[in-house]
Amino acid sequence: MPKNPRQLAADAARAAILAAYEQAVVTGALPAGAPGQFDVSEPREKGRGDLASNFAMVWAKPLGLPPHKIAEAVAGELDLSGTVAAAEVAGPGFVNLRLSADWYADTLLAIEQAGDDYGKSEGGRGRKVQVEYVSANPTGPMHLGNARGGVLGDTLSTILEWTGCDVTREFYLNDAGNQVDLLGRTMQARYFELLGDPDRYPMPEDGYHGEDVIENARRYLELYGDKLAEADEGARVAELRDFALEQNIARMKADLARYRIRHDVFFPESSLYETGAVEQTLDRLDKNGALYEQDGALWFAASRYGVEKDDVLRKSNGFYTYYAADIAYHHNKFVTRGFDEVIDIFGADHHGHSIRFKAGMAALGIDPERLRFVLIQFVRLLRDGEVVRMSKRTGKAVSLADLLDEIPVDAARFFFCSRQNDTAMDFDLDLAVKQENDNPVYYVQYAHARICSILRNLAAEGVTPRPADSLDLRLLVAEEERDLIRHLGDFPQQLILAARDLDPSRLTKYVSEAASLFHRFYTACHVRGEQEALMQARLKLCQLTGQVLRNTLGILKVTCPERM
RNA sequence: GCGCCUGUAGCUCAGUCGGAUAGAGCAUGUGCCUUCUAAGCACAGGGCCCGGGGUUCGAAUCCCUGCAGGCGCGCCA
Repeated sequence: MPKNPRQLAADAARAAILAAYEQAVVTGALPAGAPGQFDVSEPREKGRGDLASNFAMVWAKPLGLPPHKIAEAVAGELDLSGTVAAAEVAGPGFVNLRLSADWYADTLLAIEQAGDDYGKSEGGRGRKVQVEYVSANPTGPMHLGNARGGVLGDTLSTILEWTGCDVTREFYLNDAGNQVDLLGRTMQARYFELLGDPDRYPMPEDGYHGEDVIENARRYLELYGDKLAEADEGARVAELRDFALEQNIARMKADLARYRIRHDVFFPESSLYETGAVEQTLDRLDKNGALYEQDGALWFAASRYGVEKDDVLRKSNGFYTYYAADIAYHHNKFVTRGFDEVIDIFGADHHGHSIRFKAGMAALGIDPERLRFVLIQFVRLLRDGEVVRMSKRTGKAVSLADLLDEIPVDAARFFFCSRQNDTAMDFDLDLAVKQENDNPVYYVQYAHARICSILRNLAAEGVTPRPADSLDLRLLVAEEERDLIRHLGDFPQQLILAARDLDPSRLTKYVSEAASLFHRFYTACHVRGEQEALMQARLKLCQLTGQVLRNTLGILKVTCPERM
């Protein structure tokens, strides 16, 4: 199992503190009875040691002694021959600890040993997780919210894999229902428009006004001509609809690929009807007494499961609502396919769904806690200081493909992962081009390119990195070196936290900080020209920093240039 | 009206589930290339953490309450 240096340090510090306390009890310096609960964390500010603990303040009350006295007594008994090398009492009663040279050396050894796998952990082993993201309606081009959700879901899936989970990445394809029928009728209107007969089937009331529908109709005419002009309307609409869907889905897949967003499964909504899954799920709900009929419609008594209002599952015209299909879909996820946990990534405008879906699961006897949601706020697009509305209906939407024509994929992915999910984003297109040069992603990539450059230059002089265990890594004592190593040692823990919080933005923050610490090290410490032993140790630090940058950017699917 | 989210430097945002003198990037100002990439580094200025109560050794963080903004509340999806 790969090592987690940060965790090792914290555990060692905790054990040392507890042992020192036991000793202080034996000598009579402190009374027995201190609780085992206290923090060991990295001090917020530099210069206060490598780790800090608040145990003295936590114990002050139960032991009936001032924090300072407890801290002094414990610090005096600390074993400083292991992972902890120094301790001092500070502030209101914090004890600041310094890690030993061995810990720093061991951390680098652990990174080298794990290599491309450094950062992986096993806490999620055996957990079957499904992540659903994008799931855009195939009725038109995707918008920027889809791009954000897609990048987020894709990255989150990778993060979960790194913590050991068995992850399935899924796209729910809404290829049934009203929206899709409307697409077919819009296609029909455009079809006749292009044939020079616009009045025969005028644009439906809520039809799709986007250029893309006209494009699809034109494409159909080019391929198959006017053969549908005299066909039965039902058949015509169906054929045009299916053609448009096929075109749109192909384009969505191509756009997603450009963003390096990957899915394992495209799950068609229509299959839920074809296999009878919707009816079966409704039967199950009925058996559980969660349904009732009123005004000719079939209702789900959601209010019994914590939702304010009940919802219709089957309309009085006999058709199912989207909600019925969605409950069936989630039943399929949990029961038919046996996922332990399901994560849905939705736009914040769908947050009503999260409560309703959970109610549906509860009514089916599935623990709602197994269903988690990541709600992402809209990406607001600004051009010339004005908000550009993103609506498929208006036809003025800026699609995610358009964005890539202006912003490189690396920058877009990094940007979408750089904010917490539940904060709204403004994407200023005028600034975006300008931002290209001071975008944080270039800062990180530059650090990587610098490292490659050092390795290249020294290799040209015949100096190549040697295995870490053959080097004296204890020579790395400069503050810049140790800050960097400590941060490298924190990587596995950051991944665990990112997985826990479903928050990829931890990684963009982490890697930016790593780059910053490297740049500082680079400025303060030379590699080339130093004495052999120190040069080799620093070269190793450079190489392993590059390793961690590659691992992190690899998860984010951002490229690591060797030259810039 | 009800529900969810947000309010921290001029701007964009962090703040490790309650800790020490509230941080970073951009922007502004000043320094640093005669040895590894200046797409970099260092220093400086800049704050009523939206307002008001409460909880405790200790609050940007937790609770209550106002205010402001975003989103949602269809037999649409």
